[in-house]
Amino acid sequence: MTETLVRPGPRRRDAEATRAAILKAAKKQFARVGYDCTLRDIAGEAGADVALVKRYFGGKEALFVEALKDSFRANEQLDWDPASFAGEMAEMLAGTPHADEARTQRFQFLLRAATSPATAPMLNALVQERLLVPIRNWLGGEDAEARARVLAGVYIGFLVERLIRGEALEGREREVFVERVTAVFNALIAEA
Amino acid sequence: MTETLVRPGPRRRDAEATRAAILKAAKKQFARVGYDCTLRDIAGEAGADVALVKRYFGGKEALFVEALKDSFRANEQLDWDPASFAGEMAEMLAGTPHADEARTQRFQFLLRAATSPATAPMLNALVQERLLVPIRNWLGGEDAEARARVLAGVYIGFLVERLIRGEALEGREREVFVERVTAVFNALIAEA
DNA sequence: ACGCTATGTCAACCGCGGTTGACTTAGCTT
DNA sequence: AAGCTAAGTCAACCGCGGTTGACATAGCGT
Repeated sequence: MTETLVRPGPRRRDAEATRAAILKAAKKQFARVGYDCTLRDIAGEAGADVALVKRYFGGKEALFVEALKDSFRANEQLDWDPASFAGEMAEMLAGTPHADEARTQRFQFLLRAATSPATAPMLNALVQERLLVPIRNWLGGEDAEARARVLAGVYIGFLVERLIRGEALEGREREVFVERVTAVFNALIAEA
Repeated sequence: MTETLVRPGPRRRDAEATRAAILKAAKKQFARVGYDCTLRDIAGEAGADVALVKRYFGGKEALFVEALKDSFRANEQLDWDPASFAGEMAEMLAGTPHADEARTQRFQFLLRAATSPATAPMLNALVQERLLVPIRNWLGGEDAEARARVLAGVYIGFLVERLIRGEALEGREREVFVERVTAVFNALIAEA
């Protein structure tokens, strides 16, 4: 945090830092609110001026694409453990949405993008590259293509369900939910 | 010019018919485009004036709620055949989205509503009443509550996947997809 | 120290779209 | 036929929000 000792604190004019701040805020807002969020909100959260969005990214749409790409850059190779994947996922899905959780944010972002007519067109290629291909590689084996599609669909569906549900499940309902979801995921991971 | 008939055909001023036309167009547009669609578009498609939306519904938000309720009115009791449900669904999901297909339209509507921050709040109760309860009753048996949640989530997920995918699957990929999806649905329908 | 340029600020601009109210007219009543 | 009311039309209003360009200034090179 305090690594700028010799230098006179963080430069108050740092294009790169500002750009990064805007991008970060954009990822957060696009994930939380969707494409309808305002540039003024994004800029405000980044502590920057609206006009800089235009300067650094060209416009709202370009910022969105950039944010989307950046959001899924970390997703290129999956590091999930096949043995525990299903259970962890189910537990996560049974709970409440955490906006700060990186993975959730990424996929909410994807979801917003997919369901917004303004952004859906720019998505197809990216989904292929950043979601289906990694899942396919992670799955491996026969017919990984189609199996990846099914897995991705199920995954997205549970995210939507949680989005609609809003609150965490409890008691026996939670147990049953986790158990069933785990079973679904495990069945989909299995090769045949 | 030459329509001096005795009966002037359908009344040119029919509040009820106009209202119905607007509602129908609204359901279509909200499902296809989402909440961002314009009232001018809706009114245009209905052959009515924008101002009539205000007169008959009060405003855009009220129209949306009305359209959403109306859209799911027909969904209160499900009549799917448990034996063929999974397979039919999987076949449908492997194909392309048809905007005119009633069931698809309803769920796209739901999806748009769920993922739009402007409308998500008005959705929770409706989903309970018009989606989860019917599915739960249809499923029956032990823990129908939690199982309905899982089924609904998976269902929605596949609809999103198809939305993103855009085009129909073919060949072996389609076969595998259909087979896996069918298996998932059947597993979720089964009581234990 | 002086200026140059990249960085950041500010205030408009402009179209879009929901809303509003005044106006026109069809269709019924008397 | 005259008039009244509901149904429909029209044009303007207004805020929102993305965009734009003019302006201010920090920080570096000379």
